[in-house]
Amino acid sequence: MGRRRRWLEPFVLVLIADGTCHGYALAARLADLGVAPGALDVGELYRTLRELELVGLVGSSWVVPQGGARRRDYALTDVGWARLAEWEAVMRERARLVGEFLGAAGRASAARAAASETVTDAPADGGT
Amino acid sequence: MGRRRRWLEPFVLVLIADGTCHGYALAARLADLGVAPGALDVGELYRTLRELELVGLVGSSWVVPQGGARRRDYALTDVGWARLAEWEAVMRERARLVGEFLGAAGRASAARAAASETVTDAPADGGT
DNA sequence: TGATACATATGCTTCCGACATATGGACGAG
DNA sequence: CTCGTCCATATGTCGGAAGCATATGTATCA
Repeated sequence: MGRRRRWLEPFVLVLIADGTCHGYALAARLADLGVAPGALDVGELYRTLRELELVGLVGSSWVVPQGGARRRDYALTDVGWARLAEWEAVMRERARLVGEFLGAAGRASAARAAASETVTDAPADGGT
Repeated sequence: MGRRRRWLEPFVLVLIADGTCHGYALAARLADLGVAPGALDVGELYRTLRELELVGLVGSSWVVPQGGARRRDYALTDVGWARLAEWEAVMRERARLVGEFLGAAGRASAARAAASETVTDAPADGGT
């Protein structure tokens, strides 16, 4: 389940959980957060929303404000909340992995710098 | 560019940078780290390695140990090290986003719990 | 000679994400 | 009155990363 790689879904779910109710507003918040490298693809966002509804993670209802375009308001279902909890676990795992990466990258860079010091001539401040 | 979603490449690069030199060992370390949800696809790993070499991020040479199968030993090129640095920035950004997610998820869950308390009857331990 | 560990590789499919484009109401400007 | 623009939702297409399966070859030990 939580297996296949997916980046948007968790953010969409968490924003809806947080109270952001329709697609256009979600797009603004997602862009604001910087989810999606480059520019956010709204098409993908709307498709994601429809699919989330299709599988029962969110429910929607049309809202027609006086003045302004009609919109779909979304809210999490119980299943949606459960799924959000699953995503939380997955994201924690990702955080762990990213941490692991950054640690390793730091170590490797440091080691390489040290090695190049050995290779290049005497350092500017003179070692031991 | 660093744009399209990619998960394996950065880990492969960092492990090579860290001294892990051939595919089979990389597979072991990647599986060990828990990169890849489920099981690591070694096919993808080897294809990634070939592609990294193709674009000049790593260099390889055959090693034929007495006793044991011949293997390809990989090392980062200068371009590879530069790319690793780019990935470091990207991963930091991802870490930030995941943090943002976890924060929002925590808040949303707390809010929901509070709301359900309001709805359900008096809490077991009696509030204020 | 058969199994198992080491090691590398290719073929096929699925589906997420990038890019482009269409639709339609409201509302102010000209 | 129609033109442009903001709000808002939606579809179509495409490439490629990732998932799944399978093939190949050597060395070692039972």
